[in-house]
Amino acid sequence: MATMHDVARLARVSVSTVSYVLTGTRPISQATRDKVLAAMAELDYQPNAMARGLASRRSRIVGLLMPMDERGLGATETAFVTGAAAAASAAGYHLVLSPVGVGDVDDLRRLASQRMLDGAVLMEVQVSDARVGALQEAGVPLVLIGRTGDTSDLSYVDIDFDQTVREAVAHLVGLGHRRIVYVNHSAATIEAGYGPAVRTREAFVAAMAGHGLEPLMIPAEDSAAGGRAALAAALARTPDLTAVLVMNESAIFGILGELTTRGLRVPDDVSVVSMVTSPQVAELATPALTAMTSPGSALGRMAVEALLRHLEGAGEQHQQLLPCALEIRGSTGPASTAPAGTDDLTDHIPAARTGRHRIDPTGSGPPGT
Amino acid sequence: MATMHDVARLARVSVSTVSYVLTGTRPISQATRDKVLAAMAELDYQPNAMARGLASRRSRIVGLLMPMDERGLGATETAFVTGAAAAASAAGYHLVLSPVGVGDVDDLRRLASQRMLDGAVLMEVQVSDARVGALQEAGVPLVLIGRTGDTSDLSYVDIDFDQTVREAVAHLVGLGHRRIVYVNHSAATIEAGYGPAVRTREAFVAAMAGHGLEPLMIPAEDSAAGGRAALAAALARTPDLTAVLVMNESAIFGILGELTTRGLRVPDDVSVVSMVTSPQVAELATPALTAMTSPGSALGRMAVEALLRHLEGAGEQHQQLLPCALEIRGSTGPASTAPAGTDDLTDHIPAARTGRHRIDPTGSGPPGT
DNA sequence: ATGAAAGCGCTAACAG
DNA sequence: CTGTTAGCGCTTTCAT
Repeated sequence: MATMHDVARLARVSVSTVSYVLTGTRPISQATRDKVLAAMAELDYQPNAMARGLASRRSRIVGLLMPMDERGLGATETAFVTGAAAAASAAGYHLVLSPVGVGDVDDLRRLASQRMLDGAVLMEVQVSDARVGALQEAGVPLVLIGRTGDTSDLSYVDIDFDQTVREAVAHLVGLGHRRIVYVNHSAATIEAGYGPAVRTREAFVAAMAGHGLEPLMIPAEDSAAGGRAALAAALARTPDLTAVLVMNESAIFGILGELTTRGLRVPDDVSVVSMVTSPQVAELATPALTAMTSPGSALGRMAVEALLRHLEGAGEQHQQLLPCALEIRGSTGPASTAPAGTDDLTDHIPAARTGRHRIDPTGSGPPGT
Repeated sequence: MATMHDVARLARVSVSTVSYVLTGTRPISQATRDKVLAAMAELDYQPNAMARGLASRRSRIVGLLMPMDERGLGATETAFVTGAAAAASAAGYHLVLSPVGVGDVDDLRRLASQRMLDGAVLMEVQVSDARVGALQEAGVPLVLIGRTGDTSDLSYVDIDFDQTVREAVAHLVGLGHRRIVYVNHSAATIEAGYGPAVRTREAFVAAMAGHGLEPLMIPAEDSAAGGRAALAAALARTPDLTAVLVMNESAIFGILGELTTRGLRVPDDVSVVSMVTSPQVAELATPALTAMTSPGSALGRMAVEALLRHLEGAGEQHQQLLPCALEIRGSTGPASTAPAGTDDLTDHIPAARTGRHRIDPTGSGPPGT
C-alpha cells in the first residue's frame, strides 16, 4: 500500500505538497499538481483514513444512532437509514450504524468520547431524550430525525404532521365523509409523549374543527390484533363512521382484516387512509391503500446533509418539516352514508353492517384526550 | 479530553503501561493496574479511536456492504442489518453501512484501500459477483450473506434453502396436499442466477420427487400484480391445485388478493405457505400466513461474528446454512379436494371455483425449467 | 509556491 | 513487571 511519502518521492516534491494538493488548502502550481496527481495514479494511492483522521481530528465518519429493539425497523425507519447512507456516501463520508437506545446513555457517552464520529444523526427521538444532552455535552454536532419537546438550539428534520393530517382530512371531507375516526398509536405510547402520536392527535382535532366536525379518535396497540380491537371499538362507539384515518402502521392490516370480517367493503362502505406509510406497504393491501407517504429517505438524506453542512463550518441551525404526500389509491372513495346526525342512515347500511357488535371498547381510553 | 499521557502522569506510570492495561497484551501487576484504572476513571478517559487505529493498524470497524437501489430494503434484508449492527456493537466494533452495488467495484476498491475497514460483510451476493474478488485482492477479510457460485475459500452464511423447501413441502403433504404449485421469482431473476431463486427451484423439484409428486412451478414478477398474474396462470394450468408455496415476498399479497377475487378461501380452498418471510409481514395478511420465517437477524449476527473471529486470528473458513423456521399460522389447512388425478374432483370444488379462466399464462416460461 | 519538521494519540518493539 | 522510544501516515504550522 503506497503512502504519501512514496507519492512525494516519485513526484519529487515534499510530503506536505502532496498533502496540499489533496486537501486543496493552499495554492499549488499547475505543474506540480500534475506531477503529484500522476504519481498518485501510478501508485494507485489512497490516503489512509486513520492517519488522516488522527492528524486532522476529523474522521469523516458520521453516526446514525437509533434504538434497535426486538421488532426491527419499520419501512419508514429503514428509509431513513438508506437515505442517510446514500447521502453520506455521496459526500465522501462514512456512516456508522450504532444501536443506541434511550436507556444507553452511558454507551453513547463512551461512543462520543472515542472521537470517532464527526457528528451524529439521532433517530427515534423522544420528547424528552437524554441522548441529546449527552451528545451535546460531548460536543458532537447533532441533527435529529424527529423532535424533542424543547427544540431551541437544536437542528432537526421531521415530518410535518400538521400539514399531513390536514391534507388527509381534507381528502376525506372532499369525498363527503363526516364521521371520520382517527386510529392512533397505543394510549401508553401517547402518554409517553411519542412525538408523532401526540402531534397527529392535536393536528387531527384542529383539522376536524376546521371543517366543523367532531374529532373521533381511538388508540390501537402496535399490532394487527390491536388494529382489529381498535376498529371494533370504533364501530361500537361510532356505528355510522364512514372513514378511518390510521396512524398506526402495525395496526393497519388488522383494521382491514376486521373490516373484511364484518363484511364491510373498502372503499364502498368504509374509506381508509393510512398515514406515514411507505408505498411498498400501501401496495400490499387489496385494494392498495390511499396513503400519506412518508418522505422517509428524503428525511434521512436531509438530516445527513444538514449535519455535513454543520461540519463544514456553516453552523446554521437547521429546522425543517416535510409533509407526507397524499397518494390516492384504491382504499378511499365517496362516503357511502348520509352525514352523521341524520336518521335515514339505515337505508344506506349494507346488510352485513347490521351485525356490528355494540360492546364497549376495552383497554382504550376515551377519545379526544 | 484526556489522553493516555494524562492518565500515565496521574497514575505515575509510563504511557506504555497504560496502553498495556488497556490492550492486555502483557502482564501487569494488580497494584499498577488498579492505579491506572483509577486514573482513567478519574479523568473519564476514553482512548482515541483514530490514534489507536493508526498505531495498531486495526480500526475496529467492519463494513456492511450492500446495494441500495430504489425499492429499499425488504424486511429480511433489514433484519440482516440490525443483526449485524447488534453483533458488532456487542463486540466493541463499529459497523459502517456502505451502499456498494454490484457495479460499483471501483468505489469498493477505493473504500478498501482507505484501510478504514478491518473486514466486511457483503450482502445481496450474486452468483458471479465482482465485489468479492475486489475485496479479496485488497486483502479485506470477508464474509458473505448469501453465496457466490464458487464458494471455495470463501466464508459465508446463508439460508438452507434445501431444508427450508423440504420442510414446507412436508408440511403441505402432511395436510394431504398433492397438487402444490411453487411460485418463484421472475424468469429473468432466475436466469440471472439469483441464488435463492435457483436453489429453491431445485430443492422444490427434489422435495416433490421425494413424495412422488409432480413439481408444478411458475415464476412471478416481484410485485403484487406479478403475484396476481402468476396465480391466474397457475390456476389456468393446474385448476385442481390445492396449495401454493410462495418464494416471492413481493408477490404474496397479490396472490392472496387474486385468490380472494376469485372467491377462493384461504385455507379452506387453497393453502398458502410463504417462504423466507419475516413474522411481521406474515402477520399482515388475513388470515396470518403460515410461513418459513427467515433467520434474518441471526444471519446478520453470525456473519459478523464469523468475521470478527477471522480478525481475531482464528482464520478458519466459515460456511454455514440456516433453515427458515416453519411457523404455522392460519393460511394452511387440510387439502380440500381429492388427490389430483381422480375424477370425483368436481364434487369438492366450491361454487366460485368454477369461474376460473383457462387462458394461457403470459410472460412466464414453462414450469420446471 | 514549496519544504522541513513538529506533532495528532496510540501501539509495540526494544531495553532493562 | 515496567519504562523508553520509534514509528503509524497524515496535517499543519513555521520557514523560505
